Amino acid sequence: VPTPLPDSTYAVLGLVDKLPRSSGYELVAVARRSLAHCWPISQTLLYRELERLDQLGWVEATRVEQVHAPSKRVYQVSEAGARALTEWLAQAAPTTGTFRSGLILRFFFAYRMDPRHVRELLDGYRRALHAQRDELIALIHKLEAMTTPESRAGRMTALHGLRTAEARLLWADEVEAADGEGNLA
Amino acid sequence: VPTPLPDSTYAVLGLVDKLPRSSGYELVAVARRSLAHCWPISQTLLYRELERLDQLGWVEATRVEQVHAPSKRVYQVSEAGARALTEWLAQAAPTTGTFRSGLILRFFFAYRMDPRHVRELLDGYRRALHAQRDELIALIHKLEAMTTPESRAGRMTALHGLRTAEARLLWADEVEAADGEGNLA
DNA sequence: GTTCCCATGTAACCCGTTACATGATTTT
DNA sequence: AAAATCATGTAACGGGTTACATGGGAAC
Repeated sequence: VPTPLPDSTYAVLGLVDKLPRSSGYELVAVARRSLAHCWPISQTLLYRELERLDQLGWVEATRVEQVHAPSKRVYQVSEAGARALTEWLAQAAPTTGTFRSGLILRFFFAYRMDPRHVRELLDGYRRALHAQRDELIALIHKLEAMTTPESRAGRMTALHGLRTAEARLLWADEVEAADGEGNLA
Repeated sequence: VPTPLPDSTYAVLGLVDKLPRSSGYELVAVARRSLAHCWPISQTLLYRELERLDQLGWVEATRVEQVHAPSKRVYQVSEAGARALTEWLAQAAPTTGTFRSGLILRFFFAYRMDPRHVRELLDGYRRALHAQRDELIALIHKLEAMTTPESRAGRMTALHGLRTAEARLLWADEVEAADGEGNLA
């Protein structure tokens, strides 16, 4: 049996499906904005997957010349690509995701840290969560304006990220409250 | 400058610090139980990092013979290791973690799926979150019994995972409610 | 006239994963 | 007799990352 393709391949395939006739550059921007919260993809990887999709015949590339910008290549899924996408979506999905946070990892060893530094970590985390939350709220509002099924699906996943960020902000408060009672330091 | 070591190295170093005179096998179990929620480490990787720590002189290994089980090697951090750990902890931590969920990724393309399958995905997710939540609750209860600073730090990170799982369970309800109103299908 | 936006890549690395191997002892 | 626990590894792979290169047009 051939080794199955990584999910990132299908992620990009799906992106092309959602935003036909987009360039790699545009897809990178969209991925950063809307997909990064459940499946981050770096610029390099996205371009690599686009090439793979092209070689698989799952997308078709078209060169587009531009006047006040460099020429670009835009993509759209082929029939074979559409089949591959729906087939992949029909399969059972892994229920377990992976989460890696260098910050929480360090928190795990907080007992070896200067209490002031613990506060700093917590503050930094809170700031990052705030920014993330604001981004997601803006995204959700933007998606609420549209009423297509595509935008609704995107809104639900964005909401997943938002609820997560909100819960973690509350967690930060919780920890700081416990800290205030002297239960941490 | 030498390339900095990956955080996983310090994660294992910290584990050895937290649980001195443990074998690799025991550390794997602990990592699965308590560290996996913020920094998953596979068995192979943990053993590899233990060897690296040994070569760095950051831990010292001791052979321990056993009667009713194979002999094992137990580890404890050296002075150099302790220095490295505190130094690492004193540095600024990255505020951004990475989250990858194949399930939520597929959800992003829900508009291309059979609505029944969407429900199945959601149910599977809910079950997985339930299991995770129960595990974390049990872990937190166990850690609450102890009152050491180490256990408190562990409890806070476990709480982080718990709050996250709870929020996502609520999200699943939210999505299903929207679905019931015909806003998704 | 420097800096930002468009647009697409190359090169190299290595972390982390999965699958498998081994073998003694203890429990079912 | 089979399965689970203890205990430590090897082998191979590739996915994802960071850093860097390039170059024209537009904006300030």
